[in-house]
Parts: sequence; C-alpha cells; structure tokens
Amino acid sequence: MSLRFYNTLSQRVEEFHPARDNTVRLYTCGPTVYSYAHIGNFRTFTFVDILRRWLRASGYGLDHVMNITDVDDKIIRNAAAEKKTLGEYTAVYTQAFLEDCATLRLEVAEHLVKATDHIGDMADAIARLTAGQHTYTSDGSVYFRIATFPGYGKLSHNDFSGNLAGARVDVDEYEKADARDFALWKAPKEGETSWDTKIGPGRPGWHIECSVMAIKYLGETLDIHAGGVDLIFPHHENEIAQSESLTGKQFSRFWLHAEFLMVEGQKMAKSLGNYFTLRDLIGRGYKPEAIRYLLASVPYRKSLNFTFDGLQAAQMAIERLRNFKLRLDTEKLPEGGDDKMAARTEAAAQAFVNSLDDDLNTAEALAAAFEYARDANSAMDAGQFGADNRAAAVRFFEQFDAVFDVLKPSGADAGDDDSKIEARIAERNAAKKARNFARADQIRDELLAMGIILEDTKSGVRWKRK
RNA sequence: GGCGCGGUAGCCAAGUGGUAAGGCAAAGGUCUGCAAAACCUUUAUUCGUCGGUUCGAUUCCGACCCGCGCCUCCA
Repeated sequence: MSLRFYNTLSQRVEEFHPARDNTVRLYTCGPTVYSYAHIGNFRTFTFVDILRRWLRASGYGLDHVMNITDVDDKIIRNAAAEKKTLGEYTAVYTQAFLEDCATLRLEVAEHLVKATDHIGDMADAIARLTAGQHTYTSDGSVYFRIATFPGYGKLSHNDFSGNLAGARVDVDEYEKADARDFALWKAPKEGETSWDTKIGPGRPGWHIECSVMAIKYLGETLDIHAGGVDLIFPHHENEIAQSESLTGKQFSRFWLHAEFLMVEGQKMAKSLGNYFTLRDLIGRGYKPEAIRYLLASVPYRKSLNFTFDGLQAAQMAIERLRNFKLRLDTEKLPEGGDDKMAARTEAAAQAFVNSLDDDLNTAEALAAAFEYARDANSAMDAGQFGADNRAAAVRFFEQFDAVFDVLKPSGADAGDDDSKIEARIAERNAAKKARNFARADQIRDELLAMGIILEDTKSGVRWKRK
C-alpha cells in the first residue's frame, strides 16, 4: 500500500504523491504570537511534525512554509497595553514558540515566515485582486467580494448560494456588502500600527498572509495545506477564494486538518482552569517526551482527550520502549540468527509502515512497536534472538524513533561521567561476588540517589539514567 | 438550524461484514540473593440507544440520545 491522506476537500482518503518532482510543497498555519502557545496548539503542531517526518521517511523532499502571524487585533491591543512596539512584543512570544517547539522536538519548517515581513507582497496581491474585480473598498478597508468566487464553500462543504444571491444590505449601515465578505486590508485606526503601501495605509487582514506567503515560496499550487479543524472555515475557505482568484489555479491539492484537543473530557478554557501551556506542564514536572508521545499517540483526525493520567501512562509507555531499546543495544546474544525472528522483525517494520501510510495511524504504528518489543523480549529470554537478528531490530527502532522521537532522554542528566559510574558498578560486582549483598545494595541505592538505575541481567549489569 | 468529527474494558485507544489491536492501571505467577527489567495468566460474550438489511453487524442503513468543533480573525 502507498501513502494515503484524508483530504478535507474531497472528504475522502486519497493516495498521495507530490505534483512536481519528488518534493512536497507543504504549508501549515503557524501560531499567532500574542502569548504562549497552549497544548491544543501543540497537538496540531505535533501532527505537522509527524507529517513532516513521515513524508521524509517515505522518500520525499520537503519544502515547508510555516507562518508566524505577528500582526492582528490581539497583538496590537496587548502591545499597546504594554507600551511596546509590535516587534518588541511579538519577538518575545516568537522566541518562546521556537523554544517550545525545540522542547517538543518539533522540526522547524524550511521557511519560517512572518506576516510583517511580507506587507508589500500582500499589498501587491490585493492590488491584483482589485484589478480582477474581486474587491471593493468601504471606509478605507478593502474587502474580498465573495460573490466573485463561485467555488466558495467547497472546502467547508457549506452551501452559500442561498445566502449570497440578493443578500445586499444597506452599505451605510453595514460596512460589508455581504456578510461572508472578509477584510483583505484594514483601514488604519487612530494609534494603531499601520503600513504605507501602494494600496494606501493600513494593515493586512488575517487571511491574506497565508495565500501570499504560500504562493511566494511554494508556487501557485501546494501539495498539502494543513492546520487545525477550526481553520477550515473561514480561514482556509478564504485562502482558497483569494488564492484561486489570484492565480486561476487550484490552491492546494490536499487539505489536512487536525482535530481538537480536550482536557479531562472538557474543552480547554481559561475559565475552566484547564488551560495549559507547554511551560505549565513542564513546570509540573512532566517530561517533554511524554507530552510529545501523548500528543502524537492519538491519530490526528480524532479528538484527543488530554489527561494527567494519560500523561503518566505516556511516561510509562516510553519507559517500556526505552527499556527494550537498551536491552536490544546491550544484550549478549547467541551467535547466528533465527530465521523466524528475522521474518517477524520484517513483518513488524512493515506493519509500522503500513499504519503510518494509512493517513498517519499513529496508534496502530505504536502498537506495532509494542508488539514487537514483547515478541523480541520473549525471544531473547528463550535464546531465539541471535546476534544476527540485532541489526534489523535496531533499524526498526531507529525507523520508529525517526518519527516518534521519544527514545532519547532529554534534560541535563549527564552530570556524572560514565567511567565513574562504571567504577561503582565494578565495586558492587565485587561485593556481590563476595556475597556481601548489604554492601552491593548500598552501592545500588547510592547510585539510585544519583539517578542511576541498575539492572542485573544474565549478561551482566545494565544501567540507565532515570 | 447548517456543516463536520466522535461515543469501544477502570483510564487512553486501534479496528473489521464473520465474531474485539496496543498502552497504562490492577491482581496472581515465573525469573532474581533482593530489586529492576522481562515474560506468562486474569480484567469488554461486548463495541451510546432502538429499529432495519444480512446466514451473520461493533463494522452497512435509518431514527434517536450524548460529547466536541466550525458557522466573521480560535490549532
């Protein structure tokens, strides 16, 4: 089977191939940097990360643009409240966002682009839309006239035909000619940041930045455009209207949308006290890998119920996989290899690939890894996992971690150098040999206090950091 | 009201027209000087409810109930 994605546009699972050469042109909606991003945002960004990694694992090159929305009403309001310029204000949260991404091991897009760096490009685009009769001006603001775009509603599958025809309202009373029209360019307001451009002073509306930056860096037709489900309407619908009016070409071939995250079965809201940023969770002592695992473990098209029990479970689940990986790397294995084991390793790796190929079914992909770990552990116990079986198993887990990226511990735990630890272990081994178990246990406890966990195995002592 | 997503064991969660993956938790066991790790066994005769189609439905159809999202700037 080949790679398939559910396309919001067609409401079907479709086979995916990039349109040109071997590179995927991917655009994803990034954060609006008016405060710290919350875990709901990171659910979507984690999905994008898994998407990136799986596209690459599938043999494709990546050309990915993610925008940073650094001008909007909230930003203008908050910056003014703090008596900062827009740039000063957004720099803080842009930096915070990048740090959070690094914490969660989210890859950075090839092009990370800011709206405010593309004001001139947006003005150009709006001028072209105006030349094409797609806009009108009202009180100094420029609006997109939806009546000029017949395909409006094709992404969100809303039928606006009834709404649009003859829905003219009094222009003196309403600034927009039609309720569905949206601002491309907003007239400057007293005391608000604005830019002088070829279409006059003002600032861009929300939707235009994505169309302009996507087309500028990736061309007129994207392979994939992705974001959260809440963006389907109106944001992405409006992007389509603008872009396709501009180019006459299909804006994006595939539209992928991540479902919402809930917290303890409820929607996340500041008023409910269940609103968490990544920093909140790290501050509570949860490991970034556990958060990453939890966010990635539920397939992106299912809403994800984020719970602290779940986070705890995620931490334990990772531990299990890490224990297996450690054993795989250190176990003394019998000579030769077992053909059946080799076949099962191959089958597990294939199951992993098949799962992710199927619209990124991460839950099933994880199951393949866990089932394999159990199988291989049993085989090792039974002496049916030979030295020749190791390489393929290691390769499978590398393939696993190239996508999930949860096996390597993070944090500043490399305090004590290994040789010192090894020396203590040797000391304990001597004590054990002399059957001085009290002394051996004492050393083990001391190491444990340093965050070093010892495991006695048939093939010697294995240790790991907590 | 319109559009969309979902309701599966204590929790998280996959899945298929043919009789329920995986993880966590819990209990018992094996191994071990003791631990740890690992492995084994047990935990859904049942997949929101009610009908229908079918030899057979959790999976298809219909109705209903519940949760969530969007319907003018929220991932």
